[in-house]
Amino acid sequence: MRRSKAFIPTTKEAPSDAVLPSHIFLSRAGFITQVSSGLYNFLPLGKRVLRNIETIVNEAMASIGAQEVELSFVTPVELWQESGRIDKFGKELLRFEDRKENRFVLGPTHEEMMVNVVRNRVNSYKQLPLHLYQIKTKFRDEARPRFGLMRGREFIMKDGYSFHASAEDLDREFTTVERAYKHILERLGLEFRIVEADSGAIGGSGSKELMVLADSGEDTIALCDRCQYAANIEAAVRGAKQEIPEAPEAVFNRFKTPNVTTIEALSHFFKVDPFYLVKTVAKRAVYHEGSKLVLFCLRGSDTLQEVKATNVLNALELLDVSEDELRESGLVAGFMGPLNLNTCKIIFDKDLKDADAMICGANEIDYHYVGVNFNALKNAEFADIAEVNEGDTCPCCDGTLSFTKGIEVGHIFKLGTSYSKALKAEFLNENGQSEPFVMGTYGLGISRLVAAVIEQHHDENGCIWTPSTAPYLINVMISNIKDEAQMTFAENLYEALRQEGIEVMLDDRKERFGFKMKDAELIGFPYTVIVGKELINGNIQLMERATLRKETIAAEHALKTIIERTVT
RNA sequence: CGGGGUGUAGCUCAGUAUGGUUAGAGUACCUGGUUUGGGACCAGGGGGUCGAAGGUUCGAGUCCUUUCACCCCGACCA
Repeated sequence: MRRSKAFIPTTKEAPSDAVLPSHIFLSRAGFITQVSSGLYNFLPLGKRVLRNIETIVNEAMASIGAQEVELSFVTPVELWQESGRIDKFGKELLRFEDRKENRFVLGPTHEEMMVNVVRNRVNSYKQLPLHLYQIKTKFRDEARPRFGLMRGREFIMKDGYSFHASAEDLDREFTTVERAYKHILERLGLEFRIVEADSGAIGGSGSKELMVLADSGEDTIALCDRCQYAANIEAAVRGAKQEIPEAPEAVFNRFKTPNVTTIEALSHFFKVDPFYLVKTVAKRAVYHEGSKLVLFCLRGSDTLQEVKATNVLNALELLDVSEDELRESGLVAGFMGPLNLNTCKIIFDKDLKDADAMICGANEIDYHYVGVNFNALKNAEFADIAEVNEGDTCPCCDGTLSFTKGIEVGHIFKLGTSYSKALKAEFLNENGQSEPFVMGTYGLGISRLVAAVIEQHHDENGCIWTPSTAPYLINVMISNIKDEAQMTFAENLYEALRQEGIEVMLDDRKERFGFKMKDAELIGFPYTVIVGKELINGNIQLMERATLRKETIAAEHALKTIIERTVT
């Protein structure tokens, strides 16, 4: 492509609302333009990057025998009613009617549609397993789209769905897909981790997320420094604490604690490690049928992990509770505790089982109990509701957990039979009996990957594309187009590289050296060949974008040397 | 959905407090000239219903009312 004819509207200044490097540079370098909140156009360069990623994904899917389809973007609302997800998705579903007043939603994901395609067409265990996927625009009317391509309302996702006759076969496919996804991210040149993820209230026997490591990531992941354990903080668990602080004196007593309402203040007041304090958190658990107040008790050194807590209750969500609401339930903010209370449900963190010498609120202004243990409590419910802390012990070995930030670019999920049951999608097994399909679902955010590559690969000058994602591998830059020798040499080199099947851009614009270099760095071609004043001495230069290093190479061996340096 | 902010040229923004020349700058774009190794310079030029609607006024980018959009923090996010 000739730069003089290419539609690449680069700008010196970023849109004022762009915050993340990927948003700033993809906008400035002319890859994308914003249409509306969470809606973006892909311009030629952006489209080429998308295509590169899609090609890699398609190859990986083909290698594991998944077949590509393309399902309708517009989906009948009935399917969503049938699966029950119309409520779960709520306002994220963009709903509308056609001229005949039939109701539709724009597909936010395609489990329902895919089950609908397969049911009644696949009837026998002999036709299983089956793995179908597509790469397609999705629409979710996010409450707050942000960060450019990172969290759009309209986005491009690769979504795959597998159908099996048994859970064992699903396990096999799940592992196969995990390996294929790993291969995809490696080819894209990304540093990532595959982590244990929250499986949510949807059930199923497990899910994993693919996290591209980047400081701007919205997810926190816990990593072990010894073994391979890695988990989203929503799902992370930990081993037993190794160094237990010294316990306070443990005689049960009611103690006056005037105005001492926080863990920090209590710790100071009693000169006791927060490990021996009970943190009591009140939440309103919301269900389809209504809501109720729930108290969560944890060690003062821990915090409530709301996703875990929601799952324990099988609730839709947890809401904060106002002090007025607490008072109505006989609770006193700052002095809440699990003893002598029968107005609401209480969940204890599992670490409080057998805990002794604890201090907790007395449900009475200015009083706490000391020397408490909960073994005597009848019907006390224990569950894992605490968020792991940095420095906690790994659940798999003696290692220590540390945190890092990640961008969730993929989520693979063992669905089991929840959808096939809801949508009555069944096959006949070897004994001629009907069974629901055992399903898996595998998502990969294609447009989010575009942003993730830049989040991980950029500098203050702009994008640094990895070779497999770059819109063009090589940029041949003519320093001065009025110099005929430069012009002729560059034209010939451009043609020769094209003949070699290399994606190459020829910067033949009537601009000065500095302007074209800045532009090339902003766009982020992995390599720029500089045809300039050195040509008179028989030399040209090859600049590597990642390092900005320039290597002088002999013009007469230009093609051969460039191919050696750039094509791996 | 709660809290805050912003809408003026393709882009980044002045101007609005205290209403009053023909609404500005930089950048980008067009023409001509000079320049050619790190976002050059000179001269000329095109480009605006000042987010929208209504109101107050002799006069509104500026004041009032309504409304829409976008952004940020939070809630939410299979």
